[in-house]
Amino acid sequence: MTSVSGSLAFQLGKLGQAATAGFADRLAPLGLRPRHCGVLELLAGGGRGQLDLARTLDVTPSVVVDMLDELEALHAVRRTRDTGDRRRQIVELTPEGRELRLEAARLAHEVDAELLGHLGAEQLATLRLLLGQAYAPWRR
Amino acid sequence: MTSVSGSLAFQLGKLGQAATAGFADRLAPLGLRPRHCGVLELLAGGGRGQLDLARTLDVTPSVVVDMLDELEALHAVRRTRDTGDRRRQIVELTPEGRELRLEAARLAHEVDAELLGHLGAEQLATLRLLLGQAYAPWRR
DNA sequence: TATTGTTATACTCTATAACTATA
DNA sequence: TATAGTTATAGAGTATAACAATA
Repeated sequence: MTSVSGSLAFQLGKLGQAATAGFADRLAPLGLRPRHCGVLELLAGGGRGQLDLARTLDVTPSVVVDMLDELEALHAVRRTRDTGDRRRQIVELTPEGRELRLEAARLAHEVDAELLGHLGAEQLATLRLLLGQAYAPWRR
Repeated sequence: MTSVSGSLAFQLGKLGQAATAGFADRLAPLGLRPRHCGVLELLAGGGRGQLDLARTLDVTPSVVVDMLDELEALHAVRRTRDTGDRRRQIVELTPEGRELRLEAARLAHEVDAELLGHLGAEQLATLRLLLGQAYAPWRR
């Protein structure tokens, strides 16, 4: 194959973009964007400080501030000052936040169905396996 | 699966982003970005007008102007006024442009190797097949 | 002095709209 | 009037750097 568009990297890029766009469209009515979902998932595992979130998500701290401002406006998270170290804010999911996270997961699987629904169960299983293997080195 | 990160849409989004980023890193020394590659590939099929390019690539005309300015600075394309309709510019690949396109294709396949090289030939063939099927509805 | 979180600012990428020159 | 291309401008989204509070 001597063309860029014939490469898997290019095709994965395109498909990934389509997947993200489809997901973003469905999230929009909830007031969420895809990037918020990483925060919701992390916080489902328990409260965290903001810098901890920034490092784990590999985004700059100011982006975390921005995302949390938005999630707080949706009453999805709560910031509470750490009494032990008053510089830290402990960020936690509210019941509404847990609900939003589940709804987002439902929408993500709707996109799966739209994007890949025509594939057979066997093919889907193969894709999931291959993606898991390919994705692993980038997961950090 | 009740998590966003468990969806194929989310994983495809992440992997696609990684693929595009890896490709962009390799293109950078050439003065190219991934978006330029679509132009180079289209023009490899023959000269076109700019609005035609914009419609086919599904980007706004001003973006085409910008990309062509950059490609022209690299001596990869040439704009020639259409003598029949003096409003139109016919955009064509130069020999340098053809060379750049081949080099970009080589780099794209380097990313394939880095991203997916640990997969077996059989698995790669399966992924290519599945991607082709999944990608088709979005190809327009 | 170092760290947590915040704000102000700049940069990249893309889209919209106004403009020119031709038709 | 409509079309091809251009320019100017504005909007997302993200990153950098300076800052206030606390350690």
